[in-house]
Amino acid sequence: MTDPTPGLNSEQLGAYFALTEVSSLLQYAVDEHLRSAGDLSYVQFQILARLVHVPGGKLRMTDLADGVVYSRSGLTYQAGLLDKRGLITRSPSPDDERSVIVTVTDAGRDLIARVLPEHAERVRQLLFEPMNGQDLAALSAILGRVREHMRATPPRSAKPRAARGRGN
Amino acid sequence: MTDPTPGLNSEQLGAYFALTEVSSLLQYAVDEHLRSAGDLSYVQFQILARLVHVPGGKLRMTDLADGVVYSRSGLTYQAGLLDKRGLITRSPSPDDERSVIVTVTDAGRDLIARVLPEHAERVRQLLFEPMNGQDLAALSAILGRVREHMRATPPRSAKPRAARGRGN
DNA sequence: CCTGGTTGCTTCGAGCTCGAAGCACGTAGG
DNA sequence: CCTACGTGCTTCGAGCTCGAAGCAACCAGG
Repeated sequence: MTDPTPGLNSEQLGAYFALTEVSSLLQYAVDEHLRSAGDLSYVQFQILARLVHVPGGKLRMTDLADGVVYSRSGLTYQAGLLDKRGLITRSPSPDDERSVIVTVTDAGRDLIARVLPEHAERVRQLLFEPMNGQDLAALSAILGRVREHMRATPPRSAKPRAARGRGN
Repeated sequence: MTDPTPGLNSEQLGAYFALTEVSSLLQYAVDEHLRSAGDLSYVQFQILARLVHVPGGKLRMTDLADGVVYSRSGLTYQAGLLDKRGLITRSPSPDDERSVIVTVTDAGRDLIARVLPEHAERVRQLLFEPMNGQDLAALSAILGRVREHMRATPPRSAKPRAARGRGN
């Protein structure tokens, strides 16, 4: 116990814990709202939001998984639930019979439109309230750089499969 | 679709997504390492690390739950696993028969001592590599403020129970 | 001393997550 | 054309998570 945390000084350690806690608390708060407002889990919201955000409202499963961090099997499960509720449809791609094209339905769009304002408001209140413009700029810059760095850094003991950047 | 995200401008939205993704990727990487190095989940690691960090190596379940974000039932479950593996012991508090005092065993200390260096190194590499001293200071300040703010902001539709800041 | 409310933890059921294995389609090399 | 391998998704089993409900101990007030 001479060196409390080799490799990280105490400021880094504090930032690491703060990051963990902040994102946890944020997710909890947001998840709770989505569930009560639209009976959606955070994952489901992410899927729908992403689809709504994209030009044709369509995306292949794989592309969807690249944006959301969840596993493929988890995505299949959640897509099944959304399909059952009529918020998305799934159909085989004409180009590639293996691929499944996911499309938001109007009901899906409506639901997102309905919950998004409050969702955004919550995030603003929890995350951005205690920040000024300078903070936001700094945070954006740092996180952006870290994100790039993480994407570029391959997992330690990774399977060479799946090159992260667009399958084909 | 005139206003893409009411309540959040695009810079805020970007920061929000970046935060989500960064902490997700970080947790994945760290979790994977802990599992392969010490057969520990991230939660288990957090529990042990917290105990090791604390003077007597003892903590009540509640105090433990205040630091780790997981639910009480989840904590009970994980504590059960750690107990079975001999990494912690659980005993009723002499002061309050309801409370359970969790104590790290030597085996638990050894395990943490064994995995901590690599854990820290990973975090450093992924999170702090692309930051300079100024970034770190800024990030710490911002996250610290946000964390306080979140702790102080009660969940929207919350039960008044559990005052968040140290039970008694 | 009861009696009602609070607190600390555990048990329980339902649901979600993941990786491994499986299946079907696509593609390259002979 | 046929074979072998790569890719996209789903199924499956095991394990983890959560909140609700349950139980025991503490803490008033009368």
